[in-house]
Parts: sequence; C-alpha cells; structure tokens
Amino acid sequence: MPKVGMQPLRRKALIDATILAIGERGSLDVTMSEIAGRAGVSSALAHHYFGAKDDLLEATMRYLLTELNADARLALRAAQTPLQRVSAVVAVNFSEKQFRSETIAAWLAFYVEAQKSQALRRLLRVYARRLHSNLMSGLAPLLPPAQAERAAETIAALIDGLYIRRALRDGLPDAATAVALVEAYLANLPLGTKGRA
Amino acid sequence: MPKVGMQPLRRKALIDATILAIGERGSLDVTMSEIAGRAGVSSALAHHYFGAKDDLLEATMRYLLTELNADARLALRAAQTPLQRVSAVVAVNFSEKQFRSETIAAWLAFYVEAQKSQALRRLLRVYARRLHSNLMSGLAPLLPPAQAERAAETIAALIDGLYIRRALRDGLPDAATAVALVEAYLANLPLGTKGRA
DNA sequence: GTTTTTGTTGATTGATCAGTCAATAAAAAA
DNA sequence: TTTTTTATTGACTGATCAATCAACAAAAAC
Repeated sequence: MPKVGMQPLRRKALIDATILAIGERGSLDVTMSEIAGRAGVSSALAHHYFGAKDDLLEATMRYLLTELNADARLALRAAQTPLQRVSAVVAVNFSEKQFRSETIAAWLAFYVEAQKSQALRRLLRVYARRLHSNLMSGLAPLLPPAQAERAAETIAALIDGLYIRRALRDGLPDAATAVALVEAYLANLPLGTKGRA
Repeated sequence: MPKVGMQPLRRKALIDATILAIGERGSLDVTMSEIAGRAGVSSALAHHYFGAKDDLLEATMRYLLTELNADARLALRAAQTPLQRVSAVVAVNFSEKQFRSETIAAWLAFYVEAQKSQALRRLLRVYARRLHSNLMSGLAPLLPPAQAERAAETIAALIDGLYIRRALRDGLPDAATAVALVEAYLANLPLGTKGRA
C-alpha cells in the first residue's frame, strides 16, 4: 500500500480527524488511537507524523486559526466602509464554516487547554490580537479612541460568549441570532462621533 | 485523631481543595490524590465521602452555583429600581468573590466538561436560566419584550465572554473594566421605551 | 467492657494510554 | 539489482490513576 507523498495527506486527515473527535467528545480527552482510527491509520502513524500528542493538538489549533484568518482577510477585502469592516469580522466568526459545533467545541477545549499549555496560549494570543486589530480597523474611524477600544473589547467578549453558549446547549443561539445580537449592539453605539467626544 | 462529625468539614475542605486544584491546573485533569492531598487527607477518604470523582466534581460545581446564587439574591434584595437590578446582577458576577482566577478557571473547566456530562449540563442550565430570569426582572420593565430578551442574551454572553478572557491572560480584564464594559453597553440601550416600540 | 459506628489510610488492582520499536513492504535512487 | 528512503503497523512498555478493600483507631452506644 505504501505510496510516496503521503505526508501532507495524512497530516491533513489527522488534523481533520482531531477536530471531529474533539468536537464529538467535547474535550481534548481524545486518545491518539481514536484520532488515528478516524483518519484510517494506526496510532503509531499519528506519532510518526506529529511526534507527541501535544504537537498534533497544536497543529490542529494552528490550522483552525489559519482558516479563520484566511476567511477574515477575504471578508475584509470586500468591505467598503469602516462599519462594513466590523460587520465583516463579525460575520466571519459566525459563518457557516466557523460556527459549526465541532469547530466551536474544539475552540472551547483549546481555550481551556491554553491555561496549561504555553504553546496554545501563544497561539490564542495571536488570534486575540488579530481579532482586535481587525475590529479596530473598522471602529477607529468611527469612534473616539477610548470608546473604539472599549467597543472592540466588547465585541470580542461577545463573540467568545456566544461561542460558549452555542457549545453548551446544542445549536442555540444559531448563527443568525448571534450576528443579530452583535449587530444590535453596533446599532446602539454612537457611531460617527470620532471628532466630537 | 478520628473525631466524630467530620463529614461536613471534610466535604467542605475537599470541595475547596477541588476548586483550588482546578484553578491552578486550569482544567479538570486533577487527580483525586492531589485534591485529597490539598485537603490534608488521603485519596481513599475523598472516595469515601464522595464516591466517584465525577460526584466530587458535580458537588463542587453545585457549590459554586449555590454561592453565586446566594450572592445574587442578596444583591437583588438591595436593588431599588429595574436598572439597579440589572447592575446588581452584573456586579455580582464580577465581584471580588466570583471573579477570582481559581473560580473562573473552575467555571470554564466545568463548561467544557458539561459537553460530556449530562449532570453538569443540567446544572449549567439551571445557572443559565437563573441568570436570564434575574436579568429579565430588571430589563422587562424598561424595554419592549423582544429587546429585553435580546439584551438579556447579550449581557449573559458578555459575562461568559469576559470570564473566558479573564481566564486566559492572567488578570485581564480586571473586574472594574469588565463591569465598565457591561455598564457602557447598558448606557447605550434605549431604556424606558417599553411602551413606545 | 464489649460492640457498633464513624473516620481514616496504605496497599493493591485493573484499566487506560502515550509513546517506542522492530519489522515489513513498496517505491525511488544508486 | 542492491540500497536507501518513505510509509506503515502490531506488539510492547511504562506511567498514571480511579477505585477498592482490608485493617486500624477513636468515639459512642450498649
């Protein structure tokens, strides 16, 4: 069976399997055997390609982050106004692709693990910084600095909170509701007061 | 050493130790031995008083929930106006006692575990419902039903989100900042429009 | 003063898993 | 064709831990 050039395929399959497994179990307490089994290979092979379990988990998280970032870049490119930039960032976080229960469960599990793992904590910090700067790119032109800062923090917290809530009760709130909540928050902000405050 | 009437003391000590241990590890991957050790007893005794590990974890979570609820009741009793009720609920969630890193880490860990455990999920649902109804008791007199509903959801999500963010980077945002964020959200709501919308 | 109840532990068991390794086999390079 | 590289696994090891249990001790009940 062994053909050459399997490495990238196997790695991808293992990462996908990891997300799936974590999503179903709802935690990082997934065995290498289960992940490997899902990917159709032996656990030894998973170790062969990733080394330790932690490395596989880190690679998985890095993958999620990369995907999210790619989506965000795309969405931001299409935005024409500052407000549209903010909406775009929000929309991406609740898009079909990102707001799926497996993905969310994985995020949540990684958040928890980050309290233990230096490496994961670093990755999450990168994510947090990117989210913040993406939000600020839309908010800064619309609000005085301090208020823009606060709005960015609020939206970020709102996103995290809605993710958690979604992870818990299965399916609620759905993506549309989540977006509506954040948009309602935006609608109440005193936008366009940058100079005046 | 064995005196009589140890049961309640041991149980309390074990629950405290559990919170401490989870808070430090940042996850529920804490051994019975470590918990027991912290409480100054053997792991066998922990099993003696709580049965399985899951039971101890459940009892711990129930304890956190009870404490939070007691605090909320007290705070609500002091509130005079609807808006004060909302602020009181928010304040309790970010109070010195609740917004401590161990407590928060424990909450977060329980959130994750709830995806696996039926029992924990049930407990969290109780918490969610109580929070919601507490918030609504203040919001309902101030906003049209749909908007009050949405505001309650938003505040609840904000609280969860701020908890998560606090758990991750150690200490940020602090309690005062967290409260300020939520209060700023409240300040922008079109309160007092109950009849008009 | 014997018996029962309550408190407590050390030692042990059994299961689970991450990680290793030697062995196998196909493909590619020599 | 031989050798090396890449892909792959089954079997094993070692560590960790939840859970059990027999045994001991102090207090309370009898």
